[in-house]
Amino acid sequence: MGQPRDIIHKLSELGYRVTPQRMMILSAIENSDSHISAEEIYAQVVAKYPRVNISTVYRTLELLKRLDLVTETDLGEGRVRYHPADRGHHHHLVCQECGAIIDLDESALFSLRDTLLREYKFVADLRHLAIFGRCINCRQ
Amino acid sequence: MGQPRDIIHKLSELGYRVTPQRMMILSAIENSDSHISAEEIYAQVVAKYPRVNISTVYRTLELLKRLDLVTETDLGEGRVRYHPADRGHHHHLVCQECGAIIDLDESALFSLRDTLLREYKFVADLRHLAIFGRCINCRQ
DNA sequence: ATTGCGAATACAAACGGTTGCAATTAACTA
DNA sequence: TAGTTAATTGCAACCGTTTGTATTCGCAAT
Repeated sequence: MGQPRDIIHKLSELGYRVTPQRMMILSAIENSDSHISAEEIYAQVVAKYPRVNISTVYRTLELLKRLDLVTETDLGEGRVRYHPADRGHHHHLVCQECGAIIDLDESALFSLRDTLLREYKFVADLRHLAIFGRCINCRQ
Repeated sequence: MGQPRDIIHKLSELGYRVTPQRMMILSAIENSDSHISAEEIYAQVVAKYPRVNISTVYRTLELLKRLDLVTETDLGEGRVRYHPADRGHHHHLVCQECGAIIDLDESALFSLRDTLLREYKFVADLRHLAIFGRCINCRQ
């Protein structure tokens, strides 16, 4: 995602407005050192700018997703998490027994992606996949 | 999922109660010829038994999932869909452009499952996967 | 048939997230 | 610098789903 500075530049370049809300949401995601939820972003932003609304957070996240600046991951917690897209695409193995989350390099899905392309002519978007199951500690 | 009769038997065998709500929810899923949503199940049940509540539908679906009698699929419509588990495990390729849904045989994911097991000792539960992307008609 | 008990229910409120719309405002023009 | 206008926002209502809780009810024992 680079520096917030770059992103702000990119936004206005593409004709999007640079609003204080967007800047604060951007820096909340940037400053998070792991995956952050919309609610957490909102809490951080509202502390400095109380009039902001949660729907603005969701709409901004929607925009940033569309521009490939953030990646969304559903880890099955009943809430989705976000992180800067340039921190690398990785996937998650989520243990349904103990809740452990194991990072999975995106290369693990390269052959699946190729198969889908070859056999189904389908361009799979595998940037934010969570696979559920049982980890080594939870199966006997 | 077999006959509703069998399932009802299985439920009471396992110590679960056989209630009219559960029977009606079961037959709604059974009679659907494709994937059915909780809302659609509810609509069908409420027509014959107006006092039933939507939360009962969700809790029953939760139970049936746990007992491996129904499978849940999230096709990204903002609502989850259900179908009898014994109708076969297949996956879906969902086109984010035109909304097309392409069925994908579960065998397409066998090699991924093996890789995860071998390299991560992770038993992946790949029964209800939706993969998003672009179909052949929507990419140039 | 009646009782007792715990499982299942209806109901209401809450959850995370989305949407329609009127008011605000960033960024262009003059 | 002020004026214009379409993008963006706040707000409120809504969506599908989940959860807490008091009440109901299936079912085994009497």
